[in-house]
Amino acid sequence: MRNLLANIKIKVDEKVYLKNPDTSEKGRHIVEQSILLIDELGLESFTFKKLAEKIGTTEATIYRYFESKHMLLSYLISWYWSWLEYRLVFATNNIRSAEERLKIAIGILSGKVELDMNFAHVDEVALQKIVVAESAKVYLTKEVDDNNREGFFYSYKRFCKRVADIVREINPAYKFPASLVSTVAETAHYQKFFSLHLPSLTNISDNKESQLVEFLTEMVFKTIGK
Amino acid sequence: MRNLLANIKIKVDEKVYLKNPDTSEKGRHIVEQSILLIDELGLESFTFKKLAEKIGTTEATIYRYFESKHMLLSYLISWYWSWLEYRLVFATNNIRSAEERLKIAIGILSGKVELDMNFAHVDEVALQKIVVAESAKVYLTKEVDDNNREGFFYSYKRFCKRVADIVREINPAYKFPASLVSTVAETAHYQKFFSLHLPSLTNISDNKESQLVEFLTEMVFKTIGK
DNA sequence: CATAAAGCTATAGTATTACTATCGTTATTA
DNA sequence: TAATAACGATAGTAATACTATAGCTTTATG
Repeated sequence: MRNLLANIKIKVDEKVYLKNPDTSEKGRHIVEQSILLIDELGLESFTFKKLAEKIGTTEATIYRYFESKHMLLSYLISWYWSWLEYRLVFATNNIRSAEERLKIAIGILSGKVELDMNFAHVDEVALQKIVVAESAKVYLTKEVDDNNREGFFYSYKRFCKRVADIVREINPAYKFPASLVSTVAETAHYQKFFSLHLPSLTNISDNKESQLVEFLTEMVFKTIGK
Repeated sequence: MRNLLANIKIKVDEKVYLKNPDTSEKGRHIVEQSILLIDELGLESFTFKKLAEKIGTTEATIYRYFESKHMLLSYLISWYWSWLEYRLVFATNNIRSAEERLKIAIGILSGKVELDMNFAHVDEVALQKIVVAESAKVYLTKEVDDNNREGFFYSYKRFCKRVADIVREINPAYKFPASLVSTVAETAHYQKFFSLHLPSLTNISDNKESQLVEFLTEMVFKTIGK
């Protein structure tokens, strides 16, 4: 698997970077270290200056790849969703049963990170923590409509559409497939967050991913009536 | 109703302000205008300086009420959840059927703002838009555990507990009442947001609140098995 | 192999933000 | 009337999120 994936690149939409970081050593280094630093400091305390120091370069260099901290975060999150999509396609390939495919999708959304499916310069576990804690900030801004037009949310929307299509396959009469899928995606994130930080808002214990899968699977299948 | 409410104050936990803005004209003015300005500019572009200019005072005065912009936002959101709780208690009073009470709770969470239940210095419609677009930022920070200990999320947790208790009443065997309720609360917000800004992620049309209620009601009742 | 172009480093500078501090004036209350 | 709380005016600071520019390397191309 590792060998196979070594030749695969996760494609991220052009609008979320100025210069593709995947085309140079420096660029990959920026991505790699930004994931670790955002995870460590949180988005608010993370700055390009600190990142530049960490990787032994200057702010100017980073600005050549990403227009702003917001754009860098968008890049990371787009990368994440493209990666999930790739894993979804891979994991559901040749599986006939739509129910089974939906279960796989829920598992992936709930955050089972398989260690054999990783990329050299990306710490997927840290990246997932960033997605859980920071991704809402990418769209909860006054610039959301501009960013949407520019394609910042393409990967996320594509992933959701794929899963919604499975829901439609199972029950074509169900009226809210897109809403249900985006609900599962968002819920997976903040239920994880709540289990760590606001436990009274959830029944999922810290690190009990199976409970999250059970909660979501039950909710989805009962809702679509299967 | 208006007369009755004129004598009722929404109580907000002490830790989310330095000086209770509800005890002075200036304080109420700060709250009133901050709601309008955050709604207009978004949290990122909102500053105490701009707010001070708008209400004809100085930053120093605002800092006497709220330690920071983050604390002011926490105050507004706490106020919102206390207000929702008040409305929930009022609307479900004397209703025997737990199913009926749960439906009312979903309606309130979905954002039916009743105009006869308002408070002079609070524009509840603008406040709800703030809650939809900004409330996740209150807890998605590295300081969440400290803030939680200080009681920043009391109102939200209390509201959710109340609704979760209704779920337990309907089906004591259901394993995830707290998760389901926080899911409904969060879902109500971003499905609204998606319908306005990322419509491909939802099946709810802009301004069709009834669709949101239908989506959530169906999901909840099928999930808890009623 | 020369040369241009691309990419990177280093440095400097700016407007704004999110505060903190101080002090004199005004309003309230005892 | 005296005390005290609240407010306004002004000043200042460290950090942030950039922008600009100039010179130096590395890489690609002819």
